[in-house]
Amino acid sequence: MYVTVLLPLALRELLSYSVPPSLEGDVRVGSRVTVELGERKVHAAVVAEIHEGEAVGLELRPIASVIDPMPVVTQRQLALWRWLSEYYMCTLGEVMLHFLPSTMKLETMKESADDSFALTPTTIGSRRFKQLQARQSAEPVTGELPRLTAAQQTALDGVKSAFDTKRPALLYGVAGAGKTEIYMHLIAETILKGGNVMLLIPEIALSTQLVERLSAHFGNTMTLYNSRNTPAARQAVYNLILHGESGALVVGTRAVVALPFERLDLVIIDEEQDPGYRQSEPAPRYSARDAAIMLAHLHGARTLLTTATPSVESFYNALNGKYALVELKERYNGLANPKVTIIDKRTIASKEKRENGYNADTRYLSTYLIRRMREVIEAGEQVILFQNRRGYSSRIECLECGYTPMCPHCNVSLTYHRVKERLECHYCGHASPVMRVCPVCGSHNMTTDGIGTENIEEKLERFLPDARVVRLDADISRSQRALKEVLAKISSGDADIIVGTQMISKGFDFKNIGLVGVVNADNMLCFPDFRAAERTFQILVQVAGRMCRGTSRGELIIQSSRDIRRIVGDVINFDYLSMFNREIEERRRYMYPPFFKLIELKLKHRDLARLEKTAEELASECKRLFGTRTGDVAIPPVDKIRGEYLRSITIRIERSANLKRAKSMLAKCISKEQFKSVRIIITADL
DNA sequence: AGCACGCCGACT
DNA sequence: GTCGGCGTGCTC
Repeated sequence: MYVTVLLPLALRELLSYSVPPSLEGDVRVGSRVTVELGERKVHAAVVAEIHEGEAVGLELRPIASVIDPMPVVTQRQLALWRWLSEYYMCTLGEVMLHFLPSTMKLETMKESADDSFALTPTTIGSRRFKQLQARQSAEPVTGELPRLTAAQQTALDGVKSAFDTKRPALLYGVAGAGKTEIYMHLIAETILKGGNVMLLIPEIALSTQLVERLSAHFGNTMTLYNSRNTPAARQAVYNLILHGESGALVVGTRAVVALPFERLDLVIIDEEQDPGYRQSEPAPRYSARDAAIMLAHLHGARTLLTTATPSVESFYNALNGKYALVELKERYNGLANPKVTIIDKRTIASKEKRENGYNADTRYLSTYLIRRMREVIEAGEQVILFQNRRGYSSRIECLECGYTPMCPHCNVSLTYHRVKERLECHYCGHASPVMRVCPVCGSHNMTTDGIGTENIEEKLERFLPDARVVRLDADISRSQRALKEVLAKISSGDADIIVGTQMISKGFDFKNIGLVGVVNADNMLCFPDFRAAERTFQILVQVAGRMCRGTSRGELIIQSSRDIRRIVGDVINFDYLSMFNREIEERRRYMYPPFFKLIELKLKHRDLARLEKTAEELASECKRLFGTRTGDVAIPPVDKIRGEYLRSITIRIERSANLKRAKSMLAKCISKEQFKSVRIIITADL
């Protein structure tokens, strides 16, 4: 007997090991075994296949021991892993490495291997496991479910009849329409029948309100799974799902799709459009939303995707009948959409120059925005100022000679952080001190250009000295304590203005927002990505949604120095269909999803000449295989990161083509000898 | 992914 | 004369 096994390494193929007769009875598909690899390494490998008889033509090493008498990886998990590795063009080992709790992976030197054999899934995290298990079996869901409004009841019925047709349902409901209550009804129903539920959320820190409400109701049966869990806690959840019988609700971020579910009856994907579901680095470069849909498919589970602003792809699927569209339009307490005002900073700047004399600061905060902020704060309400860039300024610049300090490892200018008083690279983390004197021409005229959240905070001190300002961005939320402090200030009314990045557009339940100001809509719209317009619409609608839960109507002020009326016009009317119709035509015309699958090949090397030569060779090889579907070698906006130069080639595969075949042809092409010397990173579905 | 083997520059 | 740089290739 011999087995093929999965190793947590980026190996192209599965490896085979013989099974000593004494272990033959213990080996199962999905069990872990210990195997030696190379000189001194011992690994925990997962058995993928069992073969009777002898392997032909190859002298196999034997497996050293069997760790699990019962499988710890299920057939369906293996199926999902295989799909992930094939669809996203990475190795099975990379999938396993990423998804298996680290406590279940074993990589030790031979000398200490004996101790490591003791690492069975029930010894690690076993206290947590017992706690979870005790909690789960304590009592089933009791507890009164929230009453549904007529609109919610209609939507729930719509979702259920979609499920009857075996299609995923796309629940499209405006912010504040009350999707959570619908989740609760579906979850309770599933759990009571003994089925298991998976709820996928974009990010745990930003979904606190949803998680708290669900946990208040389903406390006994609910389990959280996310990347902030300790390895032992992850292991405990893994075991609970593996050995759990039924009636469990698992709420988690991306990696939750890799758990060993059985009887998975309902999969809910919250905020399906959220870009956080895409993992771009490291491999597997996958979409957790799409993986969850595939997982549901493998289980025959009912699938619900929800959103206030559907992704273009999902809405397209809903229109062509692949998904069933269920709309939940009515706002909870019948609130109207906010008023929207667009400030064109080009005309404002010249007007203010005439009237008030030139004021560098009104380039960033217009007098209208400042006046409205003052009024709203005086009326006892709060203001959100949205700026999609953290730090103080995007860069510093010498006014005399134009010198701008760049990152020595990346081709980007350094971002000025005033709080830390240093220059930072947002790509590689490089930090250097701030210079007062230009190192090129010796001038003392160093100035800042472009603004971030820190800078706005400072400008507000000048314009609205009495306002209490808090900042909410990645720099703040890195510390759990600082984040809590800020959120407490907001909810207790000890903050008048919240300055934040797109982080504020999610999850947080602000109660008293009367005004949302978008400091600069340009950089979102001009972001070099085919989803930029869609993303801008989503973010603007979401930030506007932060003030739809209070009592007043509210106002959204959008500042820009470009013609953004096309996009913003849709936001003014909160007109998703108009945005969708325009986008879908552009996608069709310029060959983007959902009409074409994009495969991006990113090439990396520190020798530019070598990189360019190889990139050209690869592009012409791809052109030979795929014809005009292959784009030219492109120079990315940031073309050097951490000392390595970058080039990219995009291949567009039309919907009607055989995608699987294209991918296997491409994989074969890339593995050719001539492309070995540069690193090629494949993103198989952008 | 590691980790070995294997050929070219600045040091005891 | 050696230590060590990372380029290349292999792991059942």
